[in-house]
Amino acid sequence: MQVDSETAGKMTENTAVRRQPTQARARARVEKILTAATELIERTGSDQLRMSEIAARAGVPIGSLYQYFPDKASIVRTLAERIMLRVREGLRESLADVESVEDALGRLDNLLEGYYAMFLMEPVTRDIWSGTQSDKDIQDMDIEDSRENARIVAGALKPFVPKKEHARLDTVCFLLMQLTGAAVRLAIAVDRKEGDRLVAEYGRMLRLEYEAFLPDGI
Amino acid sequence: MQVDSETAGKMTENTAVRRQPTQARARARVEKILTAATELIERTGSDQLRMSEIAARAGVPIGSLYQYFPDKASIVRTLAERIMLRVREGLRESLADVESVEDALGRLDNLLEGYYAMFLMEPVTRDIWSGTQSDKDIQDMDIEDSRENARIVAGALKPFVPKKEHARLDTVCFLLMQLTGAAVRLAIAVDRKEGDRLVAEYGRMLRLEYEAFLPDGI
DNA sequence: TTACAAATGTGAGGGATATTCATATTCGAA
DNA sequence: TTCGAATATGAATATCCCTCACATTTGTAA
Repeated sequence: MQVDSETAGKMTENTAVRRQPTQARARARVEKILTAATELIERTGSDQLRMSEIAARAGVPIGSLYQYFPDKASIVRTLAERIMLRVREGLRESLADVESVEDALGRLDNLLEGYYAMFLMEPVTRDIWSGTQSDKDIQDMDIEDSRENARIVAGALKPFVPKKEHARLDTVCFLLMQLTGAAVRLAIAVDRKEGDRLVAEYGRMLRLEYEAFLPDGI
Repeated sequence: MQVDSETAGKMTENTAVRRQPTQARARARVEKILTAATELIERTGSDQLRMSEIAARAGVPIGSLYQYFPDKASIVRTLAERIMLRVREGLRESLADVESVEDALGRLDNLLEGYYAMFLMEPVTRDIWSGTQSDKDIQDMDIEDSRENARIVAGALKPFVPKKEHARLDTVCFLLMQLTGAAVRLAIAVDRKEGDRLVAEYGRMLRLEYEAFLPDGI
């Protein structure tokens, strides 16, 4: 008896990794592959990413790529996932031990600036992130990512928000996470000067939205 | 003498149509091709779009596709462009002859609802629009489209906004056009109930932003 | 009506890439 | 040391976009 490969192939394979590398050499290989992919994206953009070039640069045969990644998209997806995790860690750290409303809002301002700066300064990150919207699976990841991030932000604000507003706060934070992504993507797609203006305007909107949840006297 | 085809090919060819069809049969063909592409996208999504299938369904040979479209992306781009134009026309009509601030804000509310409804009801439009973010060229088109739409919206509001705020209004409208796209894309990506909530929240934000430009007493 | 150039039509085949798979090699536990 | 499991390998296969040399149709001027 044997699984119908047709069926197995069609199943939504959400794990980016085909085979879990247990041995050290295998884990090292996965890293070499990801590093090579990153470097190639840096040189030529993710559009021009070729499996053969990844293999050559990583010093592994083509077959090895498929040992750990089911397809090319999953390599990029893994890189995107790492970016998301990095951002999320930053979010967690930045919003830890918030002491007051002003404190929280100030930190959120800084986060937006940092997010924008990150994409401005890191071409690879920017490329992967923009290309991010091309892949259906990454879009789903991105939405889940926003849910996670929304939990963190909402969690940081909840102490200052009336309990009966908490559910709405969750919804709004989720929405704002996605809007933030859109705003920053727009800002990095236009020239620097206009991008700065757009981020500034967006930052203002964001602050107003958050403030709307706070009790009147702030 | 003859144009170096290499050079001609590399030039950023922004026109989606390679050869302007002047004869009636040619124009009919272009429509048949676009119709076939639309139907295929409806069936299988734009990811699975194949030039061979477009040709088969349109009842034309492969070569004919390339008679009018330089590549596959340009077919999808043409469809996306039509959607953008349709939306823009709706925007123009809806914002013509605004009579008062309340009038304008009400119409903008309706537009958001209509936009959301359009994507909910038209799977092809939704697919093309989501897939829209995959193509660099379409992303650029989308940004330009937002600039156009922003002009229309800002134009409708300017009579009620102090002149010195006009420049900022332009920036904000541009930003809001992109954010609206992001919000609606998110709303159609999640389940209907959550989507409705998200659109409602976004509509509220949007209204607040516009109101912020109006003189105090409204 | 005829003739001819321009426009349009045609589809087998070239070329570029992603992915598979049968086989070889290496690893780690007993 | 031994053997099954894990990993490595890359030639071969599969898929698909797009080209191009040649055929046919259309419009127009004589």
